[in-house]
Amino acid sequence: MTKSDIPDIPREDWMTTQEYAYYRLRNAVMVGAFRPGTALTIRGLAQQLDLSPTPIREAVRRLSSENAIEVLGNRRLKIPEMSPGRFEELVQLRIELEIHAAERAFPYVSEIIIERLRELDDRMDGAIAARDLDALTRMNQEFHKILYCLNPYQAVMPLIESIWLQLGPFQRQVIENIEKINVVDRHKEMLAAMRARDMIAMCAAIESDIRDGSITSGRLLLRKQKDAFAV
Amino acid sequence: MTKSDIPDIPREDWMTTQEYAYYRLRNAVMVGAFRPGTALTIRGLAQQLDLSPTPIREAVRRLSSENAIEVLGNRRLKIPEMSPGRFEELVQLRIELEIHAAERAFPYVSEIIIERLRELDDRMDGAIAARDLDALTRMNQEFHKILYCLNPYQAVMPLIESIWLQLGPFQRQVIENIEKINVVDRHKEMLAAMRARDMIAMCAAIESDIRDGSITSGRLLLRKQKDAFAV
DNA sequence: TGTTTTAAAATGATATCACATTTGTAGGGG
DNA sequence: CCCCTACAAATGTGATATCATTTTAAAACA
Repeated sequence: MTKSDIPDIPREDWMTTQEYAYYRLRNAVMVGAFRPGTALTIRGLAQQLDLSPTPIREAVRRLSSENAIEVLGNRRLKIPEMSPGRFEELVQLRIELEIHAAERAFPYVSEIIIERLRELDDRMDGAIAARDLDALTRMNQEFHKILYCLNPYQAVMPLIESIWLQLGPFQRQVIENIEKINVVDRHKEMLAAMRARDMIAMCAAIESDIRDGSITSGRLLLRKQKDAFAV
Repeated sequence: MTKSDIPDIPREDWMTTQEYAYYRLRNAVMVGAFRPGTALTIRGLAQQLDLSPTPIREAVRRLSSENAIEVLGNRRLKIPEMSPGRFEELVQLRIELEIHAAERAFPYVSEIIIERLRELDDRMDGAIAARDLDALTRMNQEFHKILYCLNPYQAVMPLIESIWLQLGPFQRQVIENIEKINVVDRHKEMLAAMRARDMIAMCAAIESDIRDGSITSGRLLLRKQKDAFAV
């Protein structure tokens, strides 16, 4: 077992205890603080977060409804395992949903937004240099989220975040096993396409972004794990 | 206020109280037992279901994470309102997600499955004759679900069900305002396409099924409500 | 009559406790 | 050495009580 600590997040004053627990656990899953297959207990989490079990229970239930945490038949909790079939399905869904979201957001893209995204992308370069994977993951997701949420009639973002949650624990392993991070190039492609008002190119860049970050390296890791298991 | 009673569902012995509350409330939302905009209270639901507030709270939290129930800033709960923009977005998502699911399920379609679906479709004819809208809604969803869940690597079904939950309260109003129900024809088209091993035709029938049941009548109702409000 | 103030009721949030189930472990038997 | 049983610890579940906040209603005032 490597790092098992749950990353802290700022607790805004409007948050109830349950919401704080929810967002903190959610962030932990997103950035891959829990390895796939990790067993969780309500009391254990309550102790780690220094809260009573009640709000933890509610937070965990929410995450289980978003398929971020699996509830087993004996009512124990665990982070779902990843399999090649599930991985392919999740990545394919990510692509379809994010392209859908991007198409619907495209008419709302403005110069101001492009500039905001460019600044965020610059900060991501800093996170890469510092090898701060948590911050990189968060900023990468924020980058996509800012774009998708431009569309005011929003129903797809929660679905995308559910997929992100399910990919998070595995994605972390993928990132840790990869030396070169090439997400940012695709982000710059996206920005260039936005400036050129070229929706097709923007969506193509998004698809490449997701594929590059997931498929190739993910498939490799799954194959490696399988081989290791076979030996 | 018309019917506000929460439809009963059988409580399986493996269910915890929280799960029973969750499935019962979820079913109520799905079949449109709550009108859009309905205010809910934890204690009120607890009283209606004859349970203590704790499991109700957990069930409600799960449903809020699935966007079936809205949590307002003052922590009160309500069934989300429907707007033309949100409606179009939800229906478009339904189409994309269900076509995705159907494509991935298609290789697993067998004669036995087709026969099972045909039987279910026959029972839906009975529900239409009896004008049992709750049963019709449930069976219609089960029809689609059986198909989509043929694919063992399943990640899309929870997303589809989240969309169903969000359309449920409004869809009920649509159905109530429609005299002729033509869902079943499309189901028979789907079955015919499956027998002919024609995936394209099957997906086309699904898209028509969703569009027929939603877009036309839904748009009409929203326009009617808007006009009524304007007057 | 309409608006503001104030008190009471209702509601949400959460800690705690009691109970049932499950897990882990030590001891005994094969 | 392996498997089964028994007991203890840990865990999930759900009811209840308490507190803070919000809503509702009434009363007071302009």
